[in-house]
Amino acid sequence: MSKRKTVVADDEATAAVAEREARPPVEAIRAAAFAQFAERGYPVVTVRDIMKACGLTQGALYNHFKSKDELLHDIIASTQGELERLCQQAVAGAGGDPRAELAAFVRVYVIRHCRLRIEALVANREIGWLDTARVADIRRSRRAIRDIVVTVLGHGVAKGVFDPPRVEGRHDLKAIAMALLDQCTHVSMWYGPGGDLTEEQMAKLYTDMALRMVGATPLSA
Amino acid sequence: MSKRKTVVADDEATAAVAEREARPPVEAIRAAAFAQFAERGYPVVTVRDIMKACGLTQGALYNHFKSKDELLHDIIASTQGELERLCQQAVAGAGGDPRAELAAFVRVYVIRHCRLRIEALVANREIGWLDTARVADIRRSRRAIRDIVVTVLGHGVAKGVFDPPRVEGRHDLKAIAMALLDQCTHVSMWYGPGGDLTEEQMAKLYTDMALRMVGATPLSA
DNA sequence: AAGCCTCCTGAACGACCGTTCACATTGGCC
DNA sequence: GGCCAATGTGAACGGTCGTTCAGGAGGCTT
Repeated sequence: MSKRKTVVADDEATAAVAEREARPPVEAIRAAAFAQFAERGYPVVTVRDIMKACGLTQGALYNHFKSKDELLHDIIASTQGELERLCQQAVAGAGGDPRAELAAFVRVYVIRHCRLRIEALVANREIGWLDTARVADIRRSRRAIRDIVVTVLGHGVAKGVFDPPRVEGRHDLKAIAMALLDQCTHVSMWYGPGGDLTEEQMAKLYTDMALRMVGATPLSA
Repeated sequence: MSKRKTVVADDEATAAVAEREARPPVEAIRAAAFAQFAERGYPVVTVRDIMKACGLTQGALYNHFKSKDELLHDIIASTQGELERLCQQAVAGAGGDPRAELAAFVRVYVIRHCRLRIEALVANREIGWLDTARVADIRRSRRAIRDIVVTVLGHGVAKGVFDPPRVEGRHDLKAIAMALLDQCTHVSMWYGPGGDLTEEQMAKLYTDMALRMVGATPLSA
């Protein structure tokens, strides 16, 4: 994110022109917008920047999207929906054992946030620029994911396989779920494939930490 | 964060005029800018907005700050510096016991991020708008805080009181420190004093989770 | 009273914004 | 060849932006 006027040098622009012919323009626009939002942030990326990056002029955007706002929502909503689906799937496939459910959830969530870290970063950072109706849609999806975690935790507590920390003698599963999600979400802010750990190792590490946090015996035990 | 033109209604503006006389204008500007950056985000808050909120006109800003950019840096750097100082102090005052050091660190860090959550939110969200030199300054401070945690963890492992998760048989203390800091930092994104937990309860909960994550026996044991 | 310094005003500058629109250009279909 | 719908062009619109600057107002020192 920077104030640099334009990220698109001329040679990159001609490369983009070539790409325009390889896929429908609406896809090229989405891709270019995503790349620029990720690098410099929604409010400072102009419609002209986006369209130049795919070899078109500013007016052409409005043949494919109603507004710059709709374009952003389109980008965020698609990855958010996919994430929610993956999370549900991970828990459902764990066969009802809370430890396996939590492990599967964390594994899927962390790997996705390592692999698609730019997408996650944009979704988390730029959501505030959406208009009220669109932002509510995304927040609903996030709450749904949090509730999946809360359910798994409650399940584990009821079965006696989790023993998470208590406050004043009582559990606050919502706070614990938030802490868990926060640490998993924000790997997208610092993880890089050139670092010390692979995605698999990250998933393993975070799964271990999650199980410890909720007082479960480790998977390997 | 929204696109609303102006947050400052007329009655708020007159209230701001009264406040201008209560403290030096440079303080009023800082406060007004902070409030607006927090609510709506740096790039969409205009110099005119900020100055109107303290009953002045746009030109007056430049008697106190060189630019809008310098104003933002001034705001972020002051809270970041204070945070770094508090973290060092917390660890230093724990008497060399790694468990006490980690507990003191998390306690101070979480309570601060609950109490000054708006400050933390601005510092984390708007840092990217600073120019290169200024952003490097802030990032150095963050690395310093991370390194405090890494040192505490290393200390605890060496003494045998911590047994954090391993990856391929080896510890990655940097990744664990990041996970720990991520979950503590982002309480500022969702904690509210009207919620279920007090600041003290949050500190207790997060301390418990941190000790569990690194494989230490709980403080109460 | 005169000079000076600090602070503020408000018009002005040059630039850029998202969006619209009248007008090409293209390519498939009769 | 003629028509149409889809798509792109680039000028134009009304607005806002950060910043500058000539000038005024008020108070302190001499």
